[in-house]
Amino acid sequence: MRTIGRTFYDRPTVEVARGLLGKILVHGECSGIIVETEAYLGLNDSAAHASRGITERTRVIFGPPGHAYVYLIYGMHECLNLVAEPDGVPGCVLIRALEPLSGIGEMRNRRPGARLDQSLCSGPGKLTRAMGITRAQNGVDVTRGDLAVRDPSRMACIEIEVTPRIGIRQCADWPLRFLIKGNPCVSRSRVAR
DNA sequence: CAATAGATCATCT
DNA sequence: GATGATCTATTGC
Repeated sequence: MRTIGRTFYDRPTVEVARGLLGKILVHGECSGIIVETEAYLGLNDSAAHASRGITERTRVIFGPPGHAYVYLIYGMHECLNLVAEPDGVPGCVLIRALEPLSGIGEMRNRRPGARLDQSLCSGPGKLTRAMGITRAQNGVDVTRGDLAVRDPSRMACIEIEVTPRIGIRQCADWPLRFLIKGNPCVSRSRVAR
């Protein structure tokens, strides 16, 4: 399984968001298939943190592709994004859900409340908790290192579903959420409790 | 089953 | 000082 290189991320954000579906997110012992993503664009996308320009916090979104942007939301959950677009152009992809592959015991330890394996990583805040990803990883290079995205040696044929993004008020009708159709590990699914 | 309240803090106004 | 790319438990049908 090969780690995905920088050129993969050096593309329009929407392409990266779609392309990440079916890839493997790895952190230490833990790994999972990316089954749901959302694209957050630049200055025109008022739902995106980058829409208000470069600040201390949004600096990494404007930086080189293939890096992690991790931030705290609602005072208690961390969300993982992967930076897309060339250096200097804003754009990132929120990783919203994973299908757990390895390190499931460790994930269960970190999320004792989860009843089913499929709910360990079925949301942006859940997956960072389960995988042990925190703001300490903000800005790290995901093309080399401990936190990485890999290409599965053999990827199943998938059907991609497109919907509006979740949990936002601005640009709430833009079709920028991508998920693997029918996957039970997707966020806000009935079965995943 | 669906709807909602509460937790809790970094960031920006 | 308000707000938010969320999650969980609890309440109410």
